[in-house]
Amino acid sequence: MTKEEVIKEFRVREILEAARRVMARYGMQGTTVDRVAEEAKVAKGTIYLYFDTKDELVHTAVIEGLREMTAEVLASDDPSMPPLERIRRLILAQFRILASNQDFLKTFIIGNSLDIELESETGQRELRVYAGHLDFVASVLQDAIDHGAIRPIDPQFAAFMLGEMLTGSLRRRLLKLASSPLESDAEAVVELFLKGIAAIPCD
Amino acid sequence: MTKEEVIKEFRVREILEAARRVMARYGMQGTTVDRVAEEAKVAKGTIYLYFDTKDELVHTAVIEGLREMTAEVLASDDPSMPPLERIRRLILAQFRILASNQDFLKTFIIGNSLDIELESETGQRELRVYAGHLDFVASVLQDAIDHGAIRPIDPQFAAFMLGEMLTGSLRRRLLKLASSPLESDAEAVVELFLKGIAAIPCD
DNA sequence: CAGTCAAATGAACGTATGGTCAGTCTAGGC
DNA sequence: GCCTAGACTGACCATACGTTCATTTGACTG
Repeated sequence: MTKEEVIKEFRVREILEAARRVMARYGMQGTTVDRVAEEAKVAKGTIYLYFDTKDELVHTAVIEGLREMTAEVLASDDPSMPPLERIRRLILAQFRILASNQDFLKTFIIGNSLDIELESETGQRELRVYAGHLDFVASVLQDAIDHGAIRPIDPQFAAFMLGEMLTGSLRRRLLKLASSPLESDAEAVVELFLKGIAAIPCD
Repeated sequence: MTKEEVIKEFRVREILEAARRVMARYGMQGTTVDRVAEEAKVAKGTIYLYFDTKDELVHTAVIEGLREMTAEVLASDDPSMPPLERIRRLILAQFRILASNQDFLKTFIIGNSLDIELESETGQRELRVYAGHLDFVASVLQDAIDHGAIRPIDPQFAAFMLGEMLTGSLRRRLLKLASSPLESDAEAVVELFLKGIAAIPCD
């Protein structure tokens, strides 16, 4: 890699990190190119040397953040675990990682981002990253189904619902509708996802 | 009610309905006062005779929409049903009502709205309407717990999660990640919420 | 029919913000 | 020590959008 490429990559990373910090602080609406430039300690024009439009900048920042998080979930997986325990750990890991990125994801979780315009190229890219993550979770669920550890449910559907429950429980905190400690929320999601609200315990 | 008040109420309703149509078509971001005025077939200035700011207009439109929907859910409830069947119908009703307001809620469901600024007065009002709805759902769940029909779970938590699952399954459709018919989605949510993914059927 | 007045209008204004570009700075080659 | 390429800057531009207000409209009154 040439020196120019190193510098370029450094700048890009620097700007993207600044963008994520601004998004965390001001939300999607309040994220302006001026603010990102100030946060990154570069001139506004500099940003346009590395990104064509604000849209590209913002979506790239989101995508990178998503990618890091999904990679972290993937890394925490241990396929040698018993299926149910594997699922439990998967849920807890997702919860932990989402919670620790709460600042950045606030805008995302509370609802303001993901204004995915399905038509736009950048929107499609965002969606594809998330879909990839869902595929992984679904594959873990499918594995559990194959082992008879859980009932035969559509794994893609269940994976998506699990994601909604996870972001939902964080959203609930952000809306100040919950005050329970984080850990108990995570366990509650595990419980609900695994056993539902049915009366008869299914252990 | 005086004639002036009738006219005023008519105008307000007209403008709010136009606002909801615009929100459905262009999303929260793309909803401008100009567009609402055009849709309502009034001049831009007229809108400011009935609403102080754009923010008030938009949030009022959302709140009214929410209120209508929650009222509809409430009306469909039949407390004399057996608890489990009551919950099942509650879920199906919510799903049906959400789905039929999909256009208006698209922006909401897909994530772009609810940029609830917890500090703002209007944001608080929006949240309170939703919280009221959650209270109702939670009370139905509490009733089921009292009858021993479901296990003793935090009803507020479960109610919120159920809401997330419902909007989530619609979001999944909007993101084109699902192609199954609407009804089967609704039943799948009922299944998952009631029984989780556990292997042993808990009927 | 003239007068009155509130409702409605839409041109105009201020501001915020995405995007541009002529000019400055600096590292590296000669 | 000068020169050049290109990274960087930030003042500037264009536009979109929320908000205002002087003017017009039209329904009602006497």
